[in-house]
Amino acid sequence: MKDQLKNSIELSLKAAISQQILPEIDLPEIQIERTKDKAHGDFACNIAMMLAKSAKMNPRQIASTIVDNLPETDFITDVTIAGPGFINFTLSTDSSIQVVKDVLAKKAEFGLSQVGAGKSVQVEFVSANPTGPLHVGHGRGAAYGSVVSSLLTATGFKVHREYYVNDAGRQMDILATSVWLRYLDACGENLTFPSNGYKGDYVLDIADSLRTEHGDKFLHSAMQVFEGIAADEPQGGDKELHIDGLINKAKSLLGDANYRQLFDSGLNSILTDIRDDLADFGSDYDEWFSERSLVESGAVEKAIEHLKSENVLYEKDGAWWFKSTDYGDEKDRVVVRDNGQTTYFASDIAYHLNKLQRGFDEVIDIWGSDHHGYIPRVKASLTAMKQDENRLKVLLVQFAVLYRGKEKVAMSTRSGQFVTLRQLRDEVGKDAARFFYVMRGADQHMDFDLELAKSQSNDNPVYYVQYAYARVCSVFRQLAERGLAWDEQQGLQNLTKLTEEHEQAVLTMLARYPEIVESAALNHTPHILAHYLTDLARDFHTYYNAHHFIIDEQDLSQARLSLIVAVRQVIANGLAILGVSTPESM
RNA sequence: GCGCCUGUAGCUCAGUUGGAUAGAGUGUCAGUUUCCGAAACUGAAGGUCACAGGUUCGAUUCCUGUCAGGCGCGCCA
Repeated sequence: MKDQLKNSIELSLKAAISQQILPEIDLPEIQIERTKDKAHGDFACNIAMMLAKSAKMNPRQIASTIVDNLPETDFITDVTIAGPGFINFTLSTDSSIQVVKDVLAKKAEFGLSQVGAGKSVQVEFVSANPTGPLHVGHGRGAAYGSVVSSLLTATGFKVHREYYVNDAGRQMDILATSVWLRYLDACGENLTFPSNGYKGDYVLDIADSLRTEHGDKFLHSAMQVFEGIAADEPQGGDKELHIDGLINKAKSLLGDANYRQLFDSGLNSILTDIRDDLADFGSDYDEWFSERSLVESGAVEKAIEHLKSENVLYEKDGAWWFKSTDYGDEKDRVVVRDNGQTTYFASDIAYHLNKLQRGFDEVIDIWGSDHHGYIPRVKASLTAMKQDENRLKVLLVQFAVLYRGKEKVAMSTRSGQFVTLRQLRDEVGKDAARFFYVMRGADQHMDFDLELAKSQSNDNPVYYVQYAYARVCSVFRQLAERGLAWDEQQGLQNLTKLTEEHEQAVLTMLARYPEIVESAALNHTPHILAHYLTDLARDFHTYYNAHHFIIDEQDLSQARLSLIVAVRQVIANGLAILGVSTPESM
């Protein structure tokens, strides 16, 4: 519809110019927008005001010229000039009822578009370290990432959803060592757990099952384990040195094979938990990409060689540095430490190179906003390796600050004090949690009050939308009880009878859906879809309260039933993208 | 100190990429069921769009500065 209007205006302008009513000027992109106020018609165009300067004419005069030269169409009933020079269009009822026919014909396909057809995009999201269960902070990224992916799919992109598993590196060694120490404790060894270890209950569970499965296989005396280990922080020492000492001791006492087995038992246990958790939350993946596989395949080493060959690495203080300052970063970054170990950054360079080499047209990373300082160095590394950094887009998700009533909930994975995503789902449900997360713009700081989410979950907007869906279902149950049926053909033939103000409002709202999906997808803004659905539900509820659908006058009744079927369909389509269910009764 | 994000109704947030009289939810107050589900609807009240300049036909939106909050500035991940 917008395109048709745009086309008409363009024709009009060209006609006016060729008749020399308007001077020869460059035409800017013509903008058509939906009006906020019904009094201004359905669509408005501001082109006259945009041209005022270059044409050196009064905008209202330009507008009237445009209106005079507008080609004849059958979808517009009224064109007016208003305010400083807006051109307002009012659609004919014939064109406004068309949307019902479209929705009923296309069903679940209604609202899909092809703007992304032929383009592939990879979306990486959550990618939390497998050192513990997901907490509510990860939930926002999980909801956001999966909805962005669904939106892109809905607009024709070929989407690849991926989770990057940080199964290499020091944090994982700390986890393995934590599991080992809990295991030793369970075996009866008397020891003090390191202050820097992972203290969550899930570590105890892993240790227990390890003991049930393997008995004393990994047992060493506490005295042997702690011999020669630097003091921990509470004892006046350094907690990092302490834990590193314990990691090395674990590796040397257990040997490669046993250490790897212990390491993997912790990794697999937690990773399985994360996979199940995300699946239950409705965030699905096409691939779980292992960092360790990059290290073991030599990809990390190769990426470093690549950078060396580009002459952007140098050696200083025994470490290898990447000259990221040459590409706008604040400081140079270490890729190989003086102890020979590669850094997390080195893996990430290899990973992002790998992503681009897999041939995606676009690669999207969804990160917590605390990682924003990391963007310049990753992009720098890609540029240094002669890749197009613009193929990588990083979307940041702000933190959700958790409250219990008025009190802020302090969270730390290490200390084991956090509210898990699973607990959140148990408390408020998957649907409410997803909708709540996605209702706000990702770059918006968000307050998540658990008390409110729990105690007043009926006030959650998700129920408002779902209720609209259930209400339509209920109308049809009522229809059947009265021995009546919906006649789609009769309904479609009588759509012109939908002349009530509330009906026009619903029709207009339905027609907006495809624009909303496209805009939400291209701008990566799921929240506008969530807001749209509550708006649509509101228009429906208002309509429901004002008029009856099951009435004696058959033609009108069937037309109304057709309209609310269309509403139900669009709500279903929208909620499907959000990953929220559509209960037929609630 | 430097960088990124944010500042809109009592509270939580929208605001169609610069448009017309700044909007919802929630909370407060006042109403609506012999009628398809009241998890709904109607109405009232509530605003110096943090503050000060600038850009232009027009600014909540773009630019600069100030103030306030969040995050980041490791040979951690």
